[in-house]
Amino acid sequence: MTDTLTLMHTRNRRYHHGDLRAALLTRAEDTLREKGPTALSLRELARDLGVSHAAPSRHFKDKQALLDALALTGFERLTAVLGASQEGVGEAFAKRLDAMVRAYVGFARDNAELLDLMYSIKHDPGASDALREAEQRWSDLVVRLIGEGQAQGEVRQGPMERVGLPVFAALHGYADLAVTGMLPPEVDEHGLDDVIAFMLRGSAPA
Amino acid sequence: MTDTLTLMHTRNRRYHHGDLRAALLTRAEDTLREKGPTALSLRELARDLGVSHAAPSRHFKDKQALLDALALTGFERLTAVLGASQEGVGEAFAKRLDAMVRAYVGFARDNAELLDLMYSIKHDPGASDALREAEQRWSDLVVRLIGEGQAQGEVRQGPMERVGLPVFAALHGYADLAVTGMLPPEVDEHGLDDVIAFMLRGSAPA
DNA sequence: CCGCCAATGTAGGCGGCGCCAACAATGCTG
DNA sequence: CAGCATTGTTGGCGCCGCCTACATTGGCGG
Repeated sequence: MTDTLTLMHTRNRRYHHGDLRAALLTRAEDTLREKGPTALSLRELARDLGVSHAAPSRHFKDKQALLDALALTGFERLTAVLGASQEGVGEAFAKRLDAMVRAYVGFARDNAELLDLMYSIKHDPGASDALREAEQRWSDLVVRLIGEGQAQGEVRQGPMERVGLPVFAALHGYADLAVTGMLPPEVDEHGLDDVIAFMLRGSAPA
Repeated sequence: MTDTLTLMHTRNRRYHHGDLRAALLTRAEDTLREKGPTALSLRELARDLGVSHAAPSRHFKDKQALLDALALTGFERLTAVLGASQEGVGEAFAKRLDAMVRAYVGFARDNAELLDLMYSIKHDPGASDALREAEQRWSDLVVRLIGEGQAQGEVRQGPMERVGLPVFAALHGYADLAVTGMLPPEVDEHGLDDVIAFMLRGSAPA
């Protein structure tokens, strides 16, 4: 057999998988999305990938380490999505806020279980530094947005934690409500418009 | 309410526990608070209560049923706390909102893991009717608050889901941020003031 | 070029888990 | 006070995460 190219994905039961670590993460995210976090088991993951039940331990020291790695990819993708949302939307604070909020809620919808995992892990005091940094990077995007709004006179003055925190709370809360299915579908669509307008009123200059 | 009260709490290793169901719930909430949701195991619960590992199944058909029952008590207590917060605070919307928000966040702080459980369970489509009703009862308190504010002319007009939803999102989001420890302690104290003021601006009449 | 070694995967076992079935003690009720 | 539903016990099944010992592989320095 020609094992020169793309031997990574042949199902030939080679002794070495090729990129088991990445395969585990991908498969774990699929299972997380389809069957929920409690259904995630290292042994089942290993079975799905045609590998022995102890193989994953070569790449993740325990189950939590895999979940941490999964959350890390989530933060990175979220940061990318939020960053992209700011491109080509102009300078007006209202537009920029609108774009970012919709991007965040969109990500939350598309990655509900993953987002849940991301938050539940950050809560843990033993979270890794990389995780903390990734979370810092994306929250910086919100901070910067508010800061720019202040500089333009479109957002009330004041320290960031006083001005930005309520906006962030509403954003986070709405995304969580939408994601956990607490909003009837028809409320959900227009609800976001109302939340954004609410944010603008609440953060407008005095 | 008759006699048997005396026997309920003797540790005499009687064959029948007396009120194993309530004891399981109480103990489960303690371990939930102290060691987190993943550490909750029916067998350990049974051991703690000095009972065999299969005894809990006589009262809860499976682990999820126990978690559901636990969440139900949580919703009932939350409703009671929010209701009590409205007593003796006068009629002004700002005062009533302030009291309810602080009561909610206080409950969230005191019962962080339980609240988490409550939300994660409601998400599940198989949640029981009793659970749905309990959740309905407390969200009605928020709805009524907003409705009264509208009647007094202190809250902008409009359908409830358009006016109340953003307020609720901010409340829920802030409580979650506070509970998961995402807020530095010094931000936390005054942060709530800022969020309440933000809510009032956002929901003030046009 | 090749032998050695670190990296990666396998095989098996340990204790704990949730759940189930069969059996035992209890106490309510007719 | 006898019978029976309720409540608790014992044991077992198949999972799980994690550990240790062993097997295979590929890359690197002599």
